[in-house]
Amino acid sequence: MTLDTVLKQRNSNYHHGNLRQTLVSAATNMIAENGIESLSLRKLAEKVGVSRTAAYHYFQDKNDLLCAIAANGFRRWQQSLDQLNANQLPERDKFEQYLLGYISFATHNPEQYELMFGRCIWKQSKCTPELQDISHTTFQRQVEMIEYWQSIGLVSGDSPLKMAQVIWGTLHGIAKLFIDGVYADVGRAEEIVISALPMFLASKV
Amino acid sequence: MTLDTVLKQRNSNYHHGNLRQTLVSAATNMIAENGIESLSLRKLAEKVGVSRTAAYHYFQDKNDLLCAIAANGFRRWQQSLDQLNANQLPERDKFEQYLLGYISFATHNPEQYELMFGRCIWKQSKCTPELQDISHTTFQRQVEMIEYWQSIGLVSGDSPLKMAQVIWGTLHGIAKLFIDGVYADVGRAEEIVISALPMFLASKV
DNA sequence: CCAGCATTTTGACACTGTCAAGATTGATTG
DNA sequence: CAATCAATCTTGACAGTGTCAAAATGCTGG
Repeated sequence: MTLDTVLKQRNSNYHHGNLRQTLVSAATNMIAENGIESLSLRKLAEKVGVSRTAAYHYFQDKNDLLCAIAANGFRRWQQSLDQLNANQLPERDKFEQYLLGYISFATHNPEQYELMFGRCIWKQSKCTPELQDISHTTFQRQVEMIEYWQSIGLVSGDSPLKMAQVIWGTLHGIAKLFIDGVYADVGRAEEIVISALPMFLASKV
Repeated sequence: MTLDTVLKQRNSNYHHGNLRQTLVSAATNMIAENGIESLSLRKLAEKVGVSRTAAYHYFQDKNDLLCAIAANGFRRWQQSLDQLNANQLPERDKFEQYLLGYISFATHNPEQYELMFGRCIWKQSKCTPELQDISHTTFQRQVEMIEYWQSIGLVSGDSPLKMAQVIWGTLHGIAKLFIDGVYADVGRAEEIVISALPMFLASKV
């Protein structure tokens, strides 16, 4: 692709070049700024400078677009996990960083987080195969991490799977109570997670 | 109010008699059956047999109506708490019943629960004074219960308030993961809560 | 019996998602 | 080089939504 074609594509709206990606990232921004509810395909199209139904060539549905945003969220979260596992920390600190990282990710990207784990997509299984895939492997990976921490005696509990579900539930619950504004002061989220930490540990050190 | 007037009111749509209450309960049913998203004021009006804008005489907004439904939810949940506290159980069993009761309430009334603790109302503080009131006293009451359980050495943790927040977070998170369909098998919810129980207890008995 | 009031309706508007049919463009092939 | 084709985008249209302003309706106190 030469420079000319790029410039040409920038002037003409036909054959935008990478409209799909543009739509996803513009939608992600709009959602981050004004919430999921405020996203309409028409406003999105206007922002991107394209007609109202242009998106339908790349997405079957509005829901399909939301799934793509959620899938991106899972990719970003997986990168955070990669980064965490690359560190050479003691396992106890890694576990703590995992808890804090989860809350941090959720509270810093509340709308994307809502899409990833919220009713909007999962309810009634309006869930894209792509999203189904990446979310499933992410879940699996988190379970494995916690199973490992349990196998080395760091984390307590009888059933590894159930313990993973409880820990995730706790993180998810605290995150959502803050995100949705039930707990007002988001700055206190870390504090609360830290006070939950000893509950999960086998020996309260 | 005589029987005649009641019957008269049933025939004519003018001066329905208790339209406000009728609207709330019909809306509650519709939500329970088909989800919050599926509730439209127009369908609701049709179901009740009244014109599309009749509701605006009793509710400022659609949001206002949703707040009323949520407030009813809090009243029902408070009744559950009353019932629990009326029991003459050992405190440990009361605590267990509290945890199980919370999950049971949430999973059996998922849509109302979503209204009570979800973004729909709390975000951007579109929250009715009435709802603000009753929810606040409910929160307070739960905190007091947990503070008490902590004061008698049943529940662990340093800061009572933070412990209450963690416990609530755990319950809320597990409930939401099931309600929103991330955890598929709702029947397993109790099981998971039971496996979380020892985490909260000061002595693992 | 009628005036006034609470209650309900009608009409209208802007906004939404989505479908079907047409217009535009770049690439490909004869 | 030109004609065709497929990919891409646009226009027109429809049903559905929340909500406002103005009108209509029925009840009740004077």
